[in-house]
Amino acid sequence: MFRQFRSDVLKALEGFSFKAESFVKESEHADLACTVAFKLAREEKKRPQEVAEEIVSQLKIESDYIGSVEVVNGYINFFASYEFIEDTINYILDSDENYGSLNLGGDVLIEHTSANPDGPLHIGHIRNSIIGDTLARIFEKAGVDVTTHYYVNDMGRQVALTVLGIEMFGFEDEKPDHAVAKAYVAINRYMDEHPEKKEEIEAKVEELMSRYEEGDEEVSRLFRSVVEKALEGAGETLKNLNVTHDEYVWESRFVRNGYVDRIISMLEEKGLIQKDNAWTVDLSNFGYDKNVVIRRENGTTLYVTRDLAYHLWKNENFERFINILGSDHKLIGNQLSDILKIIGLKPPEIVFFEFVSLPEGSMSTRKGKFISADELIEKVYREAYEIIREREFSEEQKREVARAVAIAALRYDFIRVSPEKPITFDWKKALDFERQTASYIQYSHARACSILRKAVGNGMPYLEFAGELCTPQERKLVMLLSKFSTAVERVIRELRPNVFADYVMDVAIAFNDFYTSHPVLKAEKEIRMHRLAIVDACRIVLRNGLELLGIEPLERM
RNA sequence: GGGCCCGUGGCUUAGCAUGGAUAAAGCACCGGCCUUCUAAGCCGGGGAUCGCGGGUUCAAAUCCCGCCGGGUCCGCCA
Repeated sequence: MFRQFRSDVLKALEGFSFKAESFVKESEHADLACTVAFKLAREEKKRPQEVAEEIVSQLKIESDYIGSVEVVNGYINFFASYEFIEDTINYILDSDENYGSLNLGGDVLIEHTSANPDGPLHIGHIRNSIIGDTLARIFEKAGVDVTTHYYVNDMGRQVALTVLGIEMFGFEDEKPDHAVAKAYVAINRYMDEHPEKKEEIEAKVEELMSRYEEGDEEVSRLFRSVVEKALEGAGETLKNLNVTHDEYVWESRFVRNGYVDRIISMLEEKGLIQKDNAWTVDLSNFGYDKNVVIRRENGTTLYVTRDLAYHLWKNENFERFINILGSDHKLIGNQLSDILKIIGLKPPEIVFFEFVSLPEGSMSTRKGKFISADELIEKVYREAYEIIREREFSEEQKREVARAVAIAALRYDFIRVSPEKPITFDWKKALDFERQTASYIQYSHARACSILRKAVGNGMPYLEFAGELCTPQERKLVMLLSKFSTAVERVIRELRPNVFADYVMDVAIAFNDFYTSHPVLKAEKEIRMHRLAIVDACRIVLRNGLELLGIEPLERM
């Protein structure tokens, strides 16, 4: 709805010598403010206030949604009309679960998580998952046909090492991804402690990798078994976080289906490959110091080669493709994009996020130095359960609520931070529910549900919003509600889902403000109906917003 | 050494894209509010030269240059 208001304001400002779009912005002093007078004042050698007044006197307002316009200190302030806020509430109530949707169309492939199958997901990986999954939900809401992929690095050295690790140290009976990590850590430790064996193991690794790439049956079975175990565990973790993938795409697929050969011949045709011992692509014209190796001396391919093939496939199947990657992939990611551009393919849009590190330093699966997502989930869950232990819920309800609150806290904690900011993980903060902003939002939603439940119980659930009954707080709240799709749009444009987390939070704050100062059930006829409409609209916005964040909107807590 | 990212009250962050009206939240701290729709809440208070220095501009947390501090990458690993 706010998008409509904005476009009406822009339309009213058409026909002047400036591009209204670049001067109209949201403001705390108005619903929309235009700052163009400052710019023009200089050119015309007048005071901004004069210029602004002149513009306003020439304004052609045809929209019913623009209630008033005023000039303050050179700012042109636009205010929405009663009609606008009435339409907003009615539109929200009518659209219900569809409120906030856009109709962008098209399709997008979102590749996220894609952690190496050498152990369980740790708290760095799930930052990736949460950004990717939230983005996927928001694209879906925007009317884009979304497919999500987990790209599985099944041909990597780690898998070969793990195969050897299991051979030497066995496979423990526990959650399979954790068992995989034990074998992987064990063989790495063994190599550190027995440097004399290192060469022998490396030779075996190389042989395993070659045989897997050739499609050797026996080796394939070993690799598959390791990868499937790791993936089985990761999938379970992701499901607990409300994250799902449409497909797990194994990189070996692109070796087997000819895409790797195709991408190599495309590069050859452009004369980009230097065939020394290994094959490399020269990117010195693009500012890279070193060539990118795409084929080893022994004839096997590298991660980047298969990734190029994967992106050839993406080019053939999707309009847009977005990858969520840790910032340590920046160099290789940019190299990949530049190579694709050279051969006339579209590069992926990449969302880089900075590391999640521990107070004592960065994590490493290889060294077994990490906090697994499972452990985090379990501890946060237990903490959440403690808080509701005394409530009058059944045991099953308590578990459900604790789970929903725990996952909400986790997801919100990761998503609220801008991707480019590094995070230092802190147990104390992760488990401190006093500062868990997600449960605050869930709580606001539950409060709204509670009022509506009681209204129905009293037999007077009739809703009738009336713009002229609005207090300033109510007006402010409704204006915020109208901005749902503006927030969705912004996430799509900037690929930064944290701005949406902020939006939902703002709605919750405004709702709680309204809640404590505006009695609903106790109010008289019209006011009661009017406020019930606001409560229901807030309920819808909070519920839809939480769902986009992958958080369960509880009705009681 | 080079590239990229980060640096905002004591702590964690938002705002930076497209410069604009007293820099916004949470935690922590201080003081209030449960016979009234869920106190996982609300209200009030103290606390910030927006890392430092320059520049552009009527106007800079936001743009430009330099510096400092932290992170990260620079493998025939992924």
